[in-house]
Amino acid sequence: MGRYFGTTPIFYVNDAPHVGHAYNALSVDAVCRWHRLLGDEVRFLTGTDEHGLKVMRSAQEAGRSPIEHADHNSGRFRDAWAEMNLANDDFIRTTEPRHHAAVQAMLQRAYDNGHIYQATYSGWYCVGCEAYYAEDDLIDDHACPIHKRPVEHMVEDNWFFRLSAFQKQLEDWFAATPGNVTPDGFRNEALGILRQGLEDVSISRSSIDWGISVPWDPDHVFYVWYDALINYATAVGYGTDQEQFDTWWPSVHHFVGKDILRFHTIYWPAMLMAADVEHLPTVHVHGFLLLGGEKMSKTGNVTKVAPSDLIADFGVDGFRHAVLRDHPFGPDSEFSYEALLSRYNVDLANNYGNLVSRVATVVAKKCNGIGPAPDPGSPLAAVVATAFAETAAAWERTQPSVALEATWRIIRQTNEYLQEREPWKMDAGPDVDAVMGDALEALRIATVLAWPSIPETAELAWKRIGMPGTVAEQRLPAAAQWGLYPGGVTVETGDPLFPRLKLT
RNA sequence: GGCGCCGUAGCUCAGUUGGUGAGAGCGCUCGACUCAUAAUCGAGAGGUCGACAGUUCAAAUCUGUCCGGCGCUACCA
Repeated sequence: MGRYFGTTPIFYVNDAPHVGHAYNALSVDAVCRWHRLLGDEVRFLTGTDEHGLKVMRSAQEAGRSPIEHADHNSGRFRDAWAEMNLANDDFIRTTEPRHHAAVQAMLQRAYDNGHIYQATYSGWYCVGCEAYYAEDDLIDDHACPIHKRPVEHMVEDNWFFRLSAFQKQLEDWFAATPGNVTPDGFRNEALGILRQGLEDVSISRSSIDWGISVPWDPDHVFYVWYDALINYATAVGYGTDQEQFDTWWPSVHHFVGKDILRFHTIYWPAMLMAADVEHLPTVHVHGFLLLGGEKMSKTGNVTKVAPSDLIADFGVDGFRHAVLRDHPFGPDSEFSYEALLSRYNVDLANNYGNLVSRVATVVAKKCNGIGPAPDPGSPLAAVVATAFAETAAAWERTQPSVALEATWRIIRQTNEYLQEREPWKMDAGPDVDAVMGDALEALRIATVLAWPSIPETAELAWKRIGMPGTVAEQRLPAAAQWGLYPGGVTVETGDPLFPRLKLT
């Protein structure tokens, strides 16, 4: 029994929820659900990032105040995640008072420790963009690449975080903690960044006021990135509830896309060090979903694909399972409507759903609709034991696709087993009972293991096979023990759990 | 330029610390079955593991070079 605190990044409110976000959030949800099955105390956090110039500007365009705009757009994420059946325990918004308090507390601490200093920032500033550009990014003769207008050389006082001072400590952390960043490929990238040497970073802006003010210098607000990272700490009580923070922080796991690896594996740990926070996070990095396939390539970009459109076609669980099963956590992978459809039909309609149907029918015909108890010596028992071990190991390594593959082997093997025994040809009696009891037991266990990806349908199947209670309240590894299917319970037939779908 | 990732069957991908004749799913071909959502089961075809060289008794798995695809290099998962 342990504790697991899983986080998504907070999503920038200007974005509309898309499959890229969904993939990230679903991965956290599934891993957290796995930990819930293990009986761990779990906290799953997600939320929205709402400060910064871009939000301010798009609020203006929409004719709203920044907070009205943030309220509205944050709601889109909240709704999308509810529709995806994410079981998040909290939804944080960076505009909340608790977050302001935490940010100010953490950075004040870093300031008091001497890790933040004032310096002059100078650079090429585009008035149109209200942003600085590096010399290399400019076009023609010092012109903004977007507005094609000359930029101005500006000088501004800024607060800087002494990131460079943490080079050694970060190196030590990596050396002492082999699993701090996974998978290894991304850990190497983080090490590469470290090897190149760290420079101090500017963490405040005086040009805008839509942000969290610097406690010792109210004319400045913290730059959006540095306020954003702190959300993870805010949510478990940093600055407001030390006991809660101490309880959860040691078991924090961040799930992030590879584009923000630098912030989560270098900057953020350094900020924590600067504020004397003892425990550092574990970071799980994944790649991008690349848009492939006929139907969706028209939309051009994965950021244009809304989860709700796919849920409309495949159902929540269909979407959840296909996304989790098809995309190895780590590398970039192809995302296509065709692949989604294929995964849905194969795993859910043909294998899982159809197995539930055929078992229920045979039980109805040969066992009077009463599910018999399994055979303790069934050959399926060993199959299940192996599959469970592999499933558990894969979830532990944060590899949902591998875990689900292992779980589905139980389903495939049960189909094979039925085919081999042909209970539908037998006369009613002990022989049929033994076979069907085994099938029901395999189904029972597979249903528990599949719950992280198909939570809603798993509950339906659970009831179909006559199990009391819910899947959600099952506890592993006990629930994966062969032989717990009670027997003597009513098995119901019904409409297909996952109707087979055709390309439209 | 610097750092890093990737290139394994038609497709999408697995392949721990190098070691029985290289795998899965999908797709395809043939066959079986007909309880089930035209679902299921079996058999089969299909790969010089990007190229070249090297280390080794032994490499998809280590080293080097090259070719090809890509990411990061201060703010979109």
